[in-house]
Amino acid sequence: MNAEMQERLVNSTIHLVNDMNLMELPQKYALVPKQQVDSPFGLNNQTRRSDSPWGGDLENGVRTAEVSTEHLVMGAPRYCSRGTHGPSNKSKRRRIITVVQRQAANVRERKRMFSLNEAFDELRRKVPTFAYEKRLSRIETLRLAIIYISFMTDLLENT
DNA sequence: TAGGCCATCTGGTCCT
DNA sequence: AGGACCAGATGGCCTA
Repeated sequence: MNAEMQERLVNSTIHLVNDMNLMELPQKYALVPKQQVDSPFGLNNQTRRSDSPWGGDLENGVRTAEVSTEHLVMGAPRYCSRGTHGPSNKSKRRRIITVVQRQAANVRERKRMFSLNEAFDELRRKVPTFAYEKRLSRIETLRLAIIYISFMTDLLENT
């Protein structure tokens, strides 16, 4: 890619980012710079409940109780989400898991979300954000990436 | 204070 | 059977 091409790309990208608030996205989804949102694990000021990604759990629970909504008191009060009125009514036996298994599942879920956030961070670094002082939220990142990819595609096709 | 964003927990579903 | 994935619910933090 020669210098002229690079300059054109950069200029176009800057325009893309500057125009983000004015184009395409529905008004309610406009990418207005918002408050600084934290990175999941301490990149920013907003520290979350747990300092480490998945620390402080799986505490060798010896209890083996049936995990059925009302039990397993930990954290926020629980609800009965999709138990009896789920999408498909295939009538199946409830899967009984122990407290230890539930905690292990929680740890896995936190790890999964952590890797998801890592991917978001990586995507943020790939997407031009010159006009932003604030960190992009996840939805902003996705929308900007979509627009950016479309833009680059057009650029390639028209050169 | 309301709204946005996020982390976490949780149960259901799918897949191996 | 168990792990991955998903979506709903909840509460905390932050900003306008």
